[in-house]
Amino acid sequence: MVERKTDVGNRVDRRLDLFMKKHDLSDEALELIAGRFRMLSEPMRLRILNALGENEMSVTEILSATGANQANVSKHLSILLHAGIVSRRKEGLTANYRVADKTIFELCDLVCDRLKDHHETRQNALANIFAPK
Amino acid sequence: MVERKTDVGNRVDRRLDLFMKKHDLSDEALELIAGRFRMLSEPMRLRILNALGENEMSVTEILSATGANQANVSKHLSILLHAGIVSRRKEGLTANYRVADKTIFELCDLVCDRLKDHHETRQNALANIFAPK
DNA sequence: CTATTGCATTACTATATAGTGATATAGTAT
DNA sequence: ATACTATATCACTATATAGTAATGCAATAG
Repeated sequence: MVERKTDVGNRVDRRLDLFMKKHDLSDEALELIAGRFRMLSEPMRLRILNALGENEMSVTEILSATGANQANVSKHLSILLHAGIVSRRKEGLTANYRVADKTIFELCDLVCDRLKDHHETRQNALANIFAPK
Repeated sequence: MVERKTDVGNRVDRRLDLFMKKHDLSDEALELIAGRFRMLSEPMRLRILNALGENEMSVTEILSATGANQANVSKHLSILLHAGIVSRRKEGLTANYRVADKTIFELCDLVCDRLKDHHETRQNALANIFAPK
């Protein structure tokens, strides 16, 4: 096997082995996994989660942090709540949300790293075009 | 700060700190990240990626591995290709694909673990309902 | 009681895209 | 040249869902 330069590379290799061995994915499993990714496939939801971070916030606070429409934020929060990604704590009139599943930050981070790689690669390719020496 | 039981917990905490500090996410960045998750939000694409695994496969092989429609598979492969998730190597008439970005397996694995947790929790809750002692 | 506030829900429009049959194209064989 | 094969693309339908204004509803205030 080829030597890996990075920790992350080795970790991916290990996970990959496990993934290929353990899961022979049923349609239902695929739906569940895809659904989870779909939760994170809306910029508005990511914006809300990013606004929340480690803190608990009321809907009103989230509204001003995101600058978005109330009905829309409420709907997205409801979606995130049912998916178990955030939790809700009612206190009088206000509803307070916080991120319940912090693995989503790890997911986002992995994606960010990968995007940065991709972007750098493209930038280098373009640099070579315009300054081919 | 509360003591974490698991490695993954600590890693998430670290990543979380970095995430909150480093990124103050622009609209464009959010779109990019969301787009990446969207790639993985279709069961059919996950099925193709799972079929590919570590191997290179021709479209025909992918067709029989997934049992799906040719036009559909071709379209999904094109989407995955443009996203940089798979690579393509043409050889005569056949087009051979392989997974180029193996971090997607790490993403899937994280999601799978989380889903399992969630499912077990729910199962336990139901068990308590029907056998409350 | 009525008014107000904070949030959730409804009803609707607009958009995006998965799936599919038909067709196009490119490589290979004869 | 024609025929065949492997893949890609086109044109279309059907479905899902994001955004939004209007409305509902529950908790507090006066």
